[in-house]
Amino acid sequence: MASGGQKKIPPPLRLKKRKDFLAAARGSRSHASAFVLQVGPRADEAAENHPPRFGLTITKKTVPSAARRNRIRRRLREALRQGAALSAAPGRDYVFVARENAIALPFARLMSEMSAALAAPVRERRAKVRPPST
RNA sequence: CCAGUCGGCCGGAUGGCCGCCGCCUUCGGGCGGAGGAAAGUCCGGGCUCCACGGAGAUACGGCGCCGGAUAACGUCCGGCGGGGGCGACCCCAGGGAAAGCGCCACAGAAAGCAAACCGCCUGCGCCCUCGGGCGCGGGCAAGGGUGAAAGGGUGCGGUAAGAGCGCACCGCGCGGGCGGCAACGUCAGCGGCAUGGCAAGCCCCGCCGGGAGCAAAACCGAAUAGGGGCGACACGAUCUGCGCUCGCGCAGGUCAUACCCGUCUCCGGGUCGUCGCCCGGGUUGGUUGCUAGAGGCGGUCGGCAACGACCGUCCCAGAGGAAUGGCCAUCACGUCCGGCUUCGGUCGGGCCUUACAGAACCCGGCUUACAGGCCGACUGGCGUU
Repeated sequence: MASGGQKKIPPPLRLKKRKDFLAAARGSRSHASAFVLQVGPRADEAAENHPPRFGLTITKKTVPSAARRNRIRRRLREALRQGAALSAAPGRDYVFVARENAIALPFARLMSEMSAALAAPVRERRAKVRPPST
């Protein structure tokens, strides 16, 4: 739908429901210096071809100051918007759980970390919830 | 110039590219978008719902010098009293201790009612080395010592030694005059001193006080389960009455059936099928509440001031798993390193440089956090004229 013909990135779909976050937390996870990435399949079945959805978690426990929590959330969101989200696979939910370093890490490095984490092969076969045979 | 006191203010700026939220739109776009504390949630209100007949009393909680300001306050302003500082100025839980109860550690002889450990003075007796000592009795509280505090303080007189015993000053108390709205101040008089402290132990007095909070609350309203109503279909046997197209229909009654519960029989209690529509209910969700207000700015007037009155002008965030961001450039500011220096500076480079901190219904305060910087008034020194 890029009307202007520019490389317009569609706004990534945001996760809002608690149950979506819980579902993603049951999936696989990978670690980076600024965050922990949780990946899970979408809760509803009919969504194999839907674009990926993203959620952000910044807990009061890891970042006590509200101002710093806002800064981290905006940096992560902006990095997704500027292209990190393109590495994500459709039909999946991604949740970034921020760590303290997310506020100090240079923005370019933050973006590359996020792209790398999203592009990594999802090791969902090794997930704890073992699917029934076949 | 140095040291200091008080009050107020700012707390990065401009531009570019890419975004986010709201409003407007002629669909091109335009406009607006965190703070002085938005924080802690400690007081006071508005607003909403709940409870409540009025008034008083009691209990509980809060407040507490006086006057004023205010919608209100535990806030603010102006005073008073006490304490600190050379001073500008700062600090004070600052009602009542002759209403009552209680407490006053340690030390000390004694901690609230007067008393006497060491002492001071003295009468009698005894001893004596003539200085005095010992015993019994009496008069004292000056001095020593303890303590936060020892029944006014200092000085003079007085005395055997002493003592408000007398006097002066200070303090205290009493009633009075004067000043002040008042807290209180002040003046002279009288009283020889009575009433130790703690109310932040209880208490007494005066004033104030329903509860919960925008996740308040109102409205619109999927699905599912359960509830009510209406309609259609389904619905055992038998009796009575009525109708008749003679097999059924309608009305009433009786007995059953199935399931559940009480351990079982007897007995007792409860529930009765399917579909559609409507009503009620109000969960996810949506809308409202939601930002024009005890509002900001400027001025005039009143007031020592807090503040008030009037006039003009402006519209200034409204998110909702929660917008206000990311990157870059230039310039301020700070700091570090190096070069030059006529010590005023100047040039180059670095900091992955912004303090504390992010609206959540809205106001008035308080408290706490804060890199760096600016302005004003005043005080005490030093220097110059």
